[in-house]
Amino acid sequence: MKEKEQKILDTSLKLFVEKGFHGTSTAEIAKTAGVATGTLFHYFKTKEELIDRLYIYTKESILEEVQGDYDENNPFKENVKSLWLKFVCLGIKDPYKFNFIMTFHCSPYITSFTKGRIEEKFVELLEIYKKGFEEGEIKEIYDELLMDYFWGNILNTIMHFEQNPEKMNKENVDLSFELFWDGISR
Amino acid sequence: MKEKEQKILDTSLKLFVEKGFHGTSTAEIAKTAGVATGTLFHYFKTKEELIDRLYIYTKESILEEVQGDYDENNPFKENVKSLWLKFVCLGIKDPYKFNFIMTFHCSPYITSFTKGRIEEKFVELLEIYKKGFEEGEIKEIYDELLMDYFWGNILNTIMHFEQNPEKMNKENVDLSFELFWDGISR
Amino acid sequence: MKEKEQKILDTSLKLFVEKGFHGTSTAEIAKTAGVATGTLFHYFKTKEELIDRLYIYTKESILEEVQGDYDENNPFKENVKSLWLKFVCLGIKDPYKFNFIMTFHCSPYITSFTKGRIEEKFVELLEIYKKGFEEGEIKEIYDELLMDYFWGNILNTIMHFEQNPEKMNKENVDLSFELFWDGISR
Amino acid sequence: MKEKEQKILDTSLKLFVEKGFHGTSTAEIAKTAGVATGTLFHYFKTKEELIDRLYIYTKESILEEVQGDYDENNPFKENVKSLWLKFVCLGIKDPYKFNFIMTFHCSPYITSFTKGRIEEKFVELLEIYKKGFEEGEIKEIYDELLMDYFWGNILNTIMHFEQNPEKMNKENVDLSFELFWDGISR
DNA sequence: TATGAATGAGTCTTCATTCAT
DNA sequence: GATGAATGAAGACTCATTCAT
Repeated sequence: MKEKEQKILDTSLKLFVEKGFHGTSTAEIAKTAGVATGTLFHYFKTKEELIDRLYIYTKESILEEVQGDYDENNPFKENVKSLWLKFVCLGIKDPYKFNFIMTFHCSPYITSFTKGRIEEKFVELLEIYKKGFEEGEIKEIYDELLMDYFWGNILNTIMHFEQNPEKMNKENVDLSFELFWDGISR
Repeated sequence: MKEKEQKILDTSLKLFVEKGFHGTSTAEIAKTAGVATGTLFHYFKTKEELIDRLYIYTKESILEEVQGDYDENNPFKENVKSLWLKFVCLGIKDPYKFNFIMTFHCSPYITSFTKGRIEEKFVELLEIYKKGFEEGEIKEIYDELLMDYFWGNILNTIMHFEQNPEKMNKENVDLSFELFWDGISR
Repeated sequence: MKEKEQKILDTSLKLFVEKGFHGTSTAEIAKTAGVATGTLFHYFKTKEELIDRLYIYTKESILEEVQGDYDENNPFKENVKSLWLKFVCLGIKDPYKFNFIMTFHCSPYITSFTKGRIEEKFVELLEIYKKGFEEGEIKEIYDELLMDYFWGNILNTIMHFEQNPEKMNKENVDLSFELFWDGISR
Repeated sequence: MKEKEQKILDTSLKLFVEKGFHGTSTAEIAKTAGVATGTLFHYFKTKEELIDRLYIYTKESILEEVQGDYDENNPFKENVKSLWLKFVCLGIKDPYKFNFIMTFHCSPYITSFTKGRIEEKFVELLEIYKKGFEEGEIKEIYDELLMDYFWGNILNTIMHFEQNPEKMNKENVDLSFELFWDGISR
């Protein structure tokens, strides 16, 4: 990716999260990114294409950082915690990306084509964990609810520590995981 | 409250949720509400005053519907479930109000004065439950995390059933509560 | 019609003729008309609606001024000349309107609905002359060609005197009519 | 002329006629012509130089095709008709060139230097016919009116058959010429 | 020669807000 | 109280033109 294109994406991630889609003007994005307005529209035909591609970019970069870690020799809970922790740490370290996904995954500006394309990759990632779920360590829950519970909990945890940074320490993060795990485990 | 004022509040609730603050023009609100633009500004000095007062109105109307139900004779879990259920049912029945709160409780348009004023009332409502928490039925968690876990879970549940309406039945709602309860209970 | 609306129409007539549709900015129209840009868009939803309504307005105002003059007692040539002269004089007196029609009657900005609506009225006007045409004073020409010859000649004459104002006198105008009349008469 | 230069001229002729000067962007011209925007500006310093040179190119190519045909042995009317017909046929075969001249001969984008330079050549072409005019076969008309009547008639005829292609046959073309000839002849 | 990324002034249009009626 | 015409600043997007490659 070209340097300016990258700069525009990074800048709009920040601004869209802070001020919303309509609350952020393309002029402001361009200025903050240090490019001309024309340059923004050179890379992104419209503001909507910008947010759409930003969505892909953001979700893919999250996925990349979380990739492949399942270790069959470890207990299932360990594996789940490791994944949960990765998401949470990532979210705390880089809250803009998570906030962006949270805010815009329901937004009409993201085309359903884009949403679908990305959703697939997530399902793929979680496929490995499926066996553990089926082996009876956790309650009998249908897929969608499990998914939403998992995600909701992660986002909730991230937001909690974002707003209460003084509370963030290993103990409290572990506690948060226990709230989650005791909820789903039998 | 005057009829037109009420109509403007109801209309903006819907529109702000669907299209965001900047995505909704005062002209559209007025037109949809069936009043003149001038009338909107007669009741609300600015667009920001409108959303600020809408926030109060919405949260108060939620609080009202959830009020006073604690029964000391029932087991603590019952009381908590009853409150949890009230919120969830309300959220499913009237998703706009919940979505609005969810979306705008972090928004800079809502003055911190307003946020504070409302927060107090919530704390008040939950005061009654404090005793139960302290009696050791649940894990030892600091207040803020408990609060966020409680709220996060409710919102998560509402959103889940909003997006999977075919899954909504007593069994699954109970299941959702169990996920929550087993998480916090010892 | 409101005063400002009228002012906008008059101004855009002049500017569209002088600088073309794309060559004239809405800002310039508004400024020249002495109104705010917002006011222009209050009366005309888009620039295209403006030119479309301007087309109607212009053609109707021409038609009005040329209306009803046929006198059965006069020779046919007299009647035709009287009409021809009215158009020519009008075009010389108020060249913007004629130039506008000339320039934009083929333009894609004028909707075909508008074009059709106006065309009808012209046909109506000329209906009275039909009898004369049929009585053999003029050559046997099919309607469309007759129409185009008539119009083409009028526009041509107007443009000629517009560009050679020093040549404009009764004698030369009469001469121009003879060029036309001797062309179609038997 | 270089191939790309030629391609740019041909493309802009078409686009300027269809969408006007301001309605056609240099980017569109370049893209349609199959060259880069930079290439367009390599051959034509500015957009205005492009249209100016296009005007010359177009008028010269018309003149070339109409050149030298006067035959002293034929009757004057024959000679005039032959010229008239050449223009009309050319205009029907290649309406873009005629439309372009028609639309832009009054345009401020064409420098008066260019206009003058071309006008001379036309006058030259018509010089040969002057004798016939003076010999009394036609009415006594001053030069400018004769010129405008001649041109106006040709353009009018071309536009008529362009818009009524089903009417175009030898008979009707001859009829059109008669309208013209009977107008100017004594 | 030829390219196309980069520019920023300029375009059409929207919007919160005011005010005379 | 209620209206909606009027405003002009601001927004998304376009465009002629330049310049490094």
